[in-house]
Amino acid sequence: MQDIVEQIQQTLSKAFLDLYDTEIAADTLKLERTRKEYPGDFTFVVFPFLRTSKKKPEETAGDLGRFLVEAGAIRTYNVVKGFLNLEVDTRLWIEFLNQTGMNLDAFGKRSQNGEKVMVEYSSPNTNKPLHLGHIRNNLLGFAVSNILRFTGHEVVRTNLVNDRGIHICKSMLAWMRLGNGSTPTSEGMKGDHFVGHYYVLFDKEYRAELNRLKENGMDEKEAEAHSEWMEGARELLRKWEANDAAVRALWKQMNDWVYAGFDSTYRRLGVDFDRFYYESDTYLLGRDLVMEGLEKGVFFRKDDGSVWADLTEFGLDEKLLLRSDGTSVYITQDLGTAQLKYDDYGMDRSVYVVGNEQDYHFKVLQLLLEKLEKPYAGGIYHLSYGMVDLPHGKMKSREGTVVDADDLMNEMHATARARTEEQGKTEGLSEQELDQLYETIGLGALKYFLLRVDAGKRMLFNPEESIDLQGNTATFIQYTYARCRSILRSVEFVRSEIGSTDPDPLENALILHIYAFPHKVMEAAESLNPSVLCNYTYELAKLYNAFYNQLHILREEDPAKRALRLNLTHIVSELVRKNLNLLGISVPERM
RNA sequence: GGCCUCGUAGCUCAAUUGAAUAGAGCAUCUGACUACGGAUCAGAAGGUUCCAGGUUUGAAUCCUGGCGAGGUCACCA
Repeated sequence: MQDIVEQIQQTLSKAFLDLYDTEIAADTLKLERTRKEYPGDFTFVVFPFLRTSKKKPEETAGDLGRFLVEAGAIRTYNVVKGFLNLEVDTRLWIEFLNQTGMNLDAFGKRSQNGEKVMVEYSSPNTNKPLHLGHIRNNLLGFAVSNILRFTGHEVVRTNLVNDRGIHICKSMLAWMRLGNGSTPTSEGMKGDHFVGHYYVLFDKEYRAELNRLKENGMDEKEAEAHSEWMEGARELLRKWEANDAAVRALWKQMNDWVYAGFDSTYRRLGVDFDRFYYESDTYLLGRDLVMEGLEKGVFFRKDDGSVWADLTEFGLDEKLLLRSDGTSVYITQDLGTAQLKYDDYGMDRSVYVVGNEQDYHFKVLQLLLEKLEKPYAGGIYHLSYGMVDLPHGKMKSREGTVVDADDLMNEMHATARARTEEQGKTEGLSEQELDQLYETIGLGALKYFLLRVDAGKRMLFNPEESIDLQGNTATFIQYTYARCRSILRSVEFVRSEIGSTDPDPLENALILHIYAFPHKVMEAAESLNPSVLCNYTYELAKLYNAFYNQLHILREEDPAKRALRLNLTHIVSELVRKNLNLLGISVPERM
């Protein structure tokens, strides 16, 4: 069966040739969904083609509409100003549903296209637990990876763990001085929270020390320079770099505690990775690339020995690549890591899921790789997402406004529990099943809340109000799924062909929305934007609910209508499940 | 200050490859359960799309200027 829209486009193209003697490629003739206040399935806007037709909008639309009907591409049409509204023969829709239902798993899915994409996300520091911002990052990276796989890309999901540096040394020092040999086990704490606790203690001690020094007459800078706590941390970093056995052992111990904590958070969030990179392995990389750039003459050395790139031709500044003492800076190791990843996987594209505060950094990274004429430079893509703001601005650890990831998941679980108990519809579920259900609903709501907003935009989270379970939420969509399943279970649904019947307008709207799915999931993949899929799925659930409330399914006596409605129920439920799964959200059979 | 984002209903968000009367949800108000699941549905009310110009048959969308918010411009990562 030929695609319905393509068929119309090709006939339109022929119409332009026959009527106006003009060749226009079929796939450039855009068809939109007809607005609901007018009759029609698709709308062709003729305004851009008045120069070719040399006629008034209404006449042009009439010409084209007549041609389409005579060619048998549509059933009927109507013209409103320059808008040509087309109605498709309902037999085609029934045929579409029968074909879609026959192979639902493959609906919208693309076969392997040979493109390999790396998606790096999460990339945490190992000195403190994950917070709300990390959750947005993780969900985006995971969902984007799923969507890319579904649309035919080979995907490698990576996590570049920042496991070394001055921040980890701060936690280490505080633990050495104040820990008394305690461990996560002895304190009954999750490892990442345990280590984060010492990071906070360091900061407290450091600030207290600065205040003492300032009271003794030093200014801010002097005090910082004389801080014994900070010097202790720097000393640990030097020893770490010199491979001091004791320091390395403590460092490994603290990181392992953190990893155990991260692991359980990742597992609960449901995200996963194919490959971990660690900065302790990669932080020395990149210097070779800088040397290479010097030889090629695309970078330059200043009198003090430091190495720079001149990016003023791109409207940016000069960028430091190696310090005067020859050591690396952040961007240097990112250059090296980019090369390492490419050597390891040879991917066509490399997507970095990183907050928009690093827009400048990634612009520079790509320019530098282009200057070095690296073949992978063009494939570097910064998937920049907006910060999650609180009502009074950013999360600030010093002000204690950081929304902890684990706490938030617990709260969502509790909210889901309270709401479910209010509903009182869970007879016969075991304690374990109930717990699973609260997790499905609570985390679903959290994930959908974070994914439904366009990734590039900043968004607001109000900790005072718990995340909604009504309206445009995962709960609403999950409820629609559970309801569909309840119907299908009750008749022990087995798919059968739908016979000839005229869909009701509510059914028609639902069919058209189902039909749009392959296009929508491609849009989500191309724009690397899961919110497209959220909005699509919400709309799908809404259309189904409207249909459900108005029309009988099981009580319908006309066999063709009943088959149509049962098939719609089946297709919607599977599509909902598939989409939520792509977004990392699970669905309950009952709720 | 330079550069980059963003500004849509009281609130949170859609629509940004230019198209018909700018759409949802929350909150507010009014209706619908002798049941295929009311975590739902139907309806009401709510808009100078920050402001001023410009391009266009047509602008929330593109251009210019202003106002407001955020980010960034380290020999930090």
